[in-house]
Amino acid sequence: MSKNVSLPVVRRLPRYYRFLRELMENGVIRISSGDLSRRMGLTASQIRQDLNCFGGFGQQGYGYNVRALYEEIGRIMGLGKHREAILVGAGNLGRAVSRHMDFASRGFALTGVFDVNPELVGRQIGEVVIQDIRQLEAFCAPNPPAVAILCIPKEAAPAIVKRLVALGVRGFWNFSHYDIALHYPEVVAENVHLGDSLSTLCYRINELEKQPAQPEE
Amino acid sequence: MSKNVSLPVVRRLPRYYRFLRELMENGVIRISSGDLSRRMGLTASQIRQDLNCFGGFGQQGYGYNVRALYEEIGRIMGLGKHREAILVGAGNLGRAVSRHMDFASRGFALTGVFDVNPELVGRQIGEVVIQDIRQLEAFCAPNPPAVAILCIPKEAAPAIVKRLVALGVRGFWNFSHYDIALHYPEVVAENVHLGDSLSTLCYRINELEKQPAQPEE
DNA sequence: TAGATTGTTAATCGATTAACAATC
DNA sequence: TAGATTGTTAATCGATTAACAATC
Repeated sequence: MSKNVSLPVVRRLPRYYRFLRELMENGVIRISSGDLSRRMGLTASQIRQDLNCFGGFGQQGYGYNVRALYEEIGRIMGLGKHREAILVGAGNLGRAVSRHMDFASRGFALTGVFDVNPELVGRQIGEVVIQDIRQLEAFCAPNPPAVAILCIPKEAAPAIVKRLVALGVRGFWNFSHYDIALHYPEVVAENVHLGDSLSTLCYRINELEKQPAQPEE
Repeated sequence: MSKNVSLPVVRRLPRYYRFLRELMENGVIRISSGDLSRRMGLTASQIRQDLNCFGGFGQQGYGYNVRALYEEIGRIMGLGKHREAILVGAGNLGRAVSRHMDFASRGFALTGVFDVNPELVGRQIGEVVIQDIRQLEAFCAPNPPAVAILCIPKEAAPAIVKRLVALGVRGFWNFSHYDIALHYPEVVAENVHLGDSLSTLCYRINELEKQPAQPEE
């Protein structure tokens, strides 16, 4: 059905999913692309185009069934699968992310955590015990995880990524500033570059303040 | 000089900044758009177009002076300014983000942290003591921060954002799933939607695995 | 049936890439 | 001067929006 859907469309799917879930929780049974577009700040055209990348889920004259569409999008994203994920780097950020994130509802299960710091090794994050990074191969080789979450410094990243790719890991949730896609075009990397995001905010706040306080409307 | 540069260009600035910094640290004095494009996985055209949104920083036949360009981009992003930022929500994620992030090098200084949880109030994050969220107005009114970092649950967000906007806060680093831009088009919101990012990775990993293991090249 | 709303094709818009004259 | 590389204009590409026939 989906023959290489463009990344902008894919990145909108989680947002559709969230809005549909909320509608569902509020007991809304059906919704038209026009109504949804007003709620989400998109055009109705875009919503229909986006959804039709994956199939015709609506019905003329009626709109979309909220629950059916919600479930369809969940299936499209593959959230039901629970692939294995490991965390590399159990510092502040790594621990917070893995405690904060509900992996199960996003298609993953956290099965291993690794760090270089001997003070962290042996401690627990949720159900999982932090292992020494030297155990990485022993743990992963028999059963390589689908993705690795990288919460490690930039300098440590090249060697770790190399080891993980060699082990067969093909997906990265990358919080480091190492450019995985550049060096390994065959893998998938989702970057969360917090520093870049904050820098962008800095720029945009500056721009906003340059404007002489836009009058309302 | 810059008359409303497009967001895609702005979002590339932090990446240029990082690459230039690294070149600088490696003692590289000058670089051409062609050379930089190969290192960054962009086209030389795009680099020149991007930079020329802000001014002509290069020199024909020579290229760009690495240090000068680095500093120029820092100025463009406004990283030297150290505007005040507060954190709302000092849970796992909020604490990790504020400990992990070097605010000073991204144009901000963290001056206040707030939470509802009385067990957290009084504890410290770095130099800053966590205050009760009820102190928000008392703290902000005399001297409203430029931005607020939101690490709070979706349900808490509408009320908090309303209070912050009323106080004059015009920028948000938004880790919550509340859609600020939709409700307050006059403010700037940078979203970090970790859940959406992980869901996107889930989709992309699925797509990758559907492919019958692309041969090298 | 009439009204509503989809799925889809066509038009528009914006961003990226290519080309090249200007110039260091 | 000759070679290199920019800044900038023009061409291309892709994504968004508009339009509308199909149809529930």
